[in-house]
Amino acid sequence: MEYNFKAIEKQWQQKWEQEGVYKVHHQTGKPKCYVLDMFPYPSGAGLHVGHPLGYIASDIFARYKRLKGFNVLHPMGYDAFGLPAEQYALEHGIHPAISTARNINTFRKQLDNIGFCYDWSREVRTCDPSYYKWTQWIFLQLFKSWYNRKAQKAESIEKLVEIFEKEGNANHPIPNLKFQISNLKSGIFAASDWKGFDEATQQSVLMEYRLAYCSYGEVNWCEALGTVLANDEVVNGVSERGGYPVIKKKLRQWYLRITEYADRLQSDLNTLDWSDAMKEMQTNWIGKSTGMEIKFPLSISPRRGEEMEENVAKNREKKEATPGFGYAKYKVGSGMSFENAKRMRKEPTEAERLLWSSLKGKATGYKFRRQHPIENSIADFVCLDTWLIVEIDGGYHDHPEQQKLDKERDAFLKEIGFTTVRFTNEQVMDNVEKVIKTIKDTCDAIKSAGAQKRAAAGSSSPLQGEAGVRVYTTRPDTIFGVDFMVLAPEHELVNQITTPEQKQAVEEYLTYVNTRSERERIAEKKITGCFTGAYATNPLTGKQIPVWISEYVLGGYGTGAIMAVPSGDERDHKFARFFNIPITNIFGALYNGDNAVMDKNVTIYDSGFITGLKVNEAAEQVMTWLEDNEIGERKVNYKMRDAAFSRQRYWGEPFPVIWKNGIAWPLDENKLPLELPHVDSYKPGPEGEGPLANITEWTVVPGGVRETNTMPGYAGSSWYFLRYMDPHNDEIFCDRKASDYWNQVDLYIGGTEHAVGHLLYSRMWTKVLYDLGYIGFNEPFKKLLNQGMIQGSSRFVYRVRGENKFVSAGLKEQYDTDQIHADVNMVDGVELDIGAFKKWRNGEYAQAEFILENGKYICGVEVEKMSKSKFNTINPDDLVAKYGADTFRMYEMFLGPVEQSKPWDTKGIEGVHRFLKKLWRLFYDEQKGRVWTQEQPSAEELKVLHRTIKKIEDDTERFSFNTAVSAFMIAVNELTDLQCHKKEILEPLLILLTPYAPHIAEELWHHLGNDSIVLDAAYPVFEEKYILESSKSYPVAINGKTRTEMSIALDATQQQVEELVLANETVRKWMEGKAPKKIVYVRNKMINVVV
RNA sequence: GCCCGGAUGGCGGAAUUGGUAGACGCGCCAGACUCAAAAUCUGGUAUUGGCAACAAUGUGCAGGUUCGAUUCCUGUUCCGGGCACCA
Repeated sequence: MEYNFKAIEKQWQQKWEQEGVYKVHHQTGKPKCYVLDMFPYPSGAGLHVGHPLGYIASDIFARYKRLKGFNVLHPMGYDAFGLPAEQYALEHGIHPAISTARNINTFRKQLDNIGFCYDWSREVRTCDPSYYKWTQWIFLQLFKSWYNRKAQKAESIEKLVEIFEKEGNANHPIPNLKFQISNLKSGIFAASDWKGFDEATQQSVLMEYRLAYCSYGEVNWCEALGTVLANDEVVNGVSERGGYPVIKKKLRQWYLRITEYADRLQSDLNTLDWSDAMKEMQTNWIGKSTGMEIKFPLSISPRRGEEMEENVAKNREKKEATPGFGYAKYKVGSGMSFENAKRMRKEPTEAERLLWSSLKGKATGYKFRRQHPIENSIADFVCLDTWLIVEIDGGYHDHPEQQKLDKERDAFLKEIGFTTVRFTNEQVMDNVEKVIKTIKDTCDAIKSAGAQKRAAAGSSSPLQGEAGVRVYTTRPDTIFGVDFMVLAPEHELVNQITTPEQKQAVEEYLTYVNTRSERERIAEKKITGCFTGAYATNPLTGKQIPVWISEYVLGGYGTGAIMAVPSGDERDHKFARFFNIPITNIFGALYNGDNAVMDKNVTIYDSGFITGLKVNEAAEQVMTWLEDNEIGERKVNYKMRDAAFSRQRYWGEPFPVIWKNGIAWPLDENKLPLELPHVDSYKPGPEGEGPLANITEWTVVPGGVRETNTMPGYAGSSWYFLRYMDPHNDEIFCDRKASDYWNQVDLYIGGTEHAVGHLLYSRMWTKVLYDLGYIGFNEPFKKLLNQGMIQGSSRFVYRVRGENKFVSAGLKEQYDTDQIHADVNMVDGVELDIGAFKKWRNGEYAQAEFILENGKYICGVEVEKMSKSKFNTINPDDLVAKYGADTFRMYEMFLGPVEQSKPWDTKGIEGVHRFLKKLWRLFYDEQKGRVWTQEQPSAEELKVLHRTIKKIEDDTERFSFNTAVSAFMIAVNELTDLQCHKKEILEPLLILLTPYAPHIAEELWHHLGNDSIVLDAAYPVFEEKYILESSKSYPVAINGKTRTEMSIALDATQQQVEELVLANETVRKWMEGKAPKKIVYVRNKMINVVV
């Protein structure tokens, strides 16, 4: 009786399916175990041998846990929305739903071949409306929630509205300080303000709090294709398809406010059983840093208004490039000067004179100055306590162009912290009392808002309302070494501070940066940048430093501006060298002029009051000083940004949102799912909108239009592990009873490529659902196992250039050749099957000639990524057909550690197949038939069995599946040597083998007379008594080099061992008569004699 | 560029906590069975020298710690993954 794997595997797969042996339910008394594979995207290329690696590992673990008495949830489904299907639709006109369904069928067939124990009754597909109904529902919960920082959890937006109605937002300031709401003067409003806001303003304010919110973000825009491109569709600044230019464009986008969860995402890593590497990657992604936000005044600080004239004059003497950025009459560089300012103060208009008489001498309770220089222009009146500017506009301000300039000017002043109010001459002349009252009220409002803000922040916030550029630094100790400042090219101030002389250069540089992807900007080794012409003042030293822009500073991180310390930062150092900016040394002898000092455990020199201090102490003192002087504040910063949550694509979940007059309104939850409408064209909509924008009969609804963006790939995959627990529920995404039972995923297997994307997003969603009370745990994946990648081993043929002639690899040096991928399936080892090659690609090479070596054509070999385009993919179906699923499963595991990447080599599979046949022969002989017996096992046989039980159990628990396969081989080899065919030994062995090779185990299990399935058997229990040894063969080393072996009783004492060892002939030979200095004896390990 | 991981015979890999480097399998070599082949079985196989016993060398490279290092530390090279719109 032969091992007929084909019949066996087919028969059992059918039986398992018919009897539903993998169906599980949460109402049992057993302990649960949730084993999950990362959600696969069903690609059109089908499975290659790399894909099932993790699935086999999880299948082994799931079966093992079931044998150990657990109720195991082990589901599978499809992350079925995605770009490739849409791209395929664009190219072939096949609807993504159709190609996706087809791909899923292929996928499923391939999976079924391998004999997995999935509970297919729980399958989910993200593109199925019954699934994405709940993705949309969760999105609405995100939309209807905000993050209460005080409570450190998400809460419903209605609760926030209640708070606003009661106390305004003083206790819950707007999370994003860079918010832009046109009707909102400051970020803080009172309850009365809130009630006075119109609906649009109220909704804009709420949008600033929602966990899913709308904002504007940059995308890769390709004008020629009329579409937004993914990062990997952009190569070297042009589109991958067609090579058209790609620039950045701002589009309205949805975002998830994941930054509010940064701290919890960080600290909760401690509760997870993940590899340190994985935790480290997430930590780096979150990028929490503590440092200081420091304000550098721009050239002249209004606070130092009295010194200004002198400074400017000095600057002008020193260099021609006086900072100049003005508007109309304020222009300093041309026309306006401080002489003019003085003159104007002496010659005020009638209205100014009138107003001044009512303002001077603290008449309003606030001290005002008139004709006061502010940032290189002259304000008519300014209150330096409240940062209020009062302008009296003459007749020419009616001119539209001047109004535009005034508006720009006001916006700039607002950015640097001023509030501007404007009055006409007539207003002042007609009713000066009213004007004064307005000014006084505004001052009061600013003052109370400032106080509220300080109260909200829990400390004074000196940066609010102060002029200058804010930089973020984690090294405040290096502030005496600042030689220049770099702004992100997209920094709002760039336009305003650029001098006329530098305008052209800056504009050219900005054009260049606009073509650069963020990745390119970070990775660029070449140093690029541009001087703005402006100078800033180091608040500690008073030193004037030039302000540059460069692509290496990103707008999204920190404040979008850095203080550059060339002697203490490598990138700054290279920048300074490249642009010839003088470098200040603050590290004494440590800085050699060639490399920046990156060491953080050094002493700071030439730095005023921190000279001689270590980095940490110096930083502390600088921070304290800056805080005391209200120039900087301590800040915790995160590298992580809010997650972009929309795509201008068709094949994704539609947003359940309707826009009415610019306000986003959620769809009623009872109207979900909002189904994706059918389209005939996948072409983008106008202005970069998604294809949905083209279907007006869908987008236009009474009173508004639908959102035309769709959700990104990670929407559906951020919560799918919850749906598996209760996949058919129509009432809720997952019944709380089910999620309470199944709880966290106990083992999650997938590749490291998901380290920071999927794994962070699903952690966030879990935390939100937890905060809102829908589930009872706040981390989705307790234990994470990362599978390595199986690489392909490519084969090459060498075509003689210009001829239809191929030369064998060993002879290719003699010719001028081109290297061409040959399909690995036509190659046996390295020998090419010439016949198959000639038929390949419809006979493209049918007429080719071959130059052979030793009568063979030998191919070149290279390890590459496994991919169809490299003709190095191996289809698991072929291997299963040839060797069976059990062999395939065990061979995939046998290749090496699951976590490690390794190249595929089909050759070795024979060895595993031989092992299974050898196992079979312990039960049945080809000639003799049944050989297994009911005889009593010997001590030796029991030792083999129990050593194997221990090894397999240990290895399976620690996911060392490759060594477990070896252990099976060793056991079968040993039992064969012992000629052991005893049921009492073989039966437990079959149970051990079940997770690894379920079909053969099941078959032989039934041959041994069992009726129930082997998965319901009890796992064998290891008993130490069978494997105890009384002595051990010790390696004996002299001076660390092993020289001989000695068998010594395990309970020998140090003294006994020493006597035995010194009496040994080999030992004495190597000691060459010298006395031993020391004898190291480690019980059960080794002996070392030191001479 | 930044972050994470990896490197051991001809090949995949083993050595679980610093303790006999190369388990197990492939490949290769030799032998048995066979008319022959396949399958199967037996033995050998890190490198160098030697008939052998044995000796020297050896875990990417250069150092260090230790009685002892594939394992720990410092530096370095190469390869793989990720870097926010592939999934």
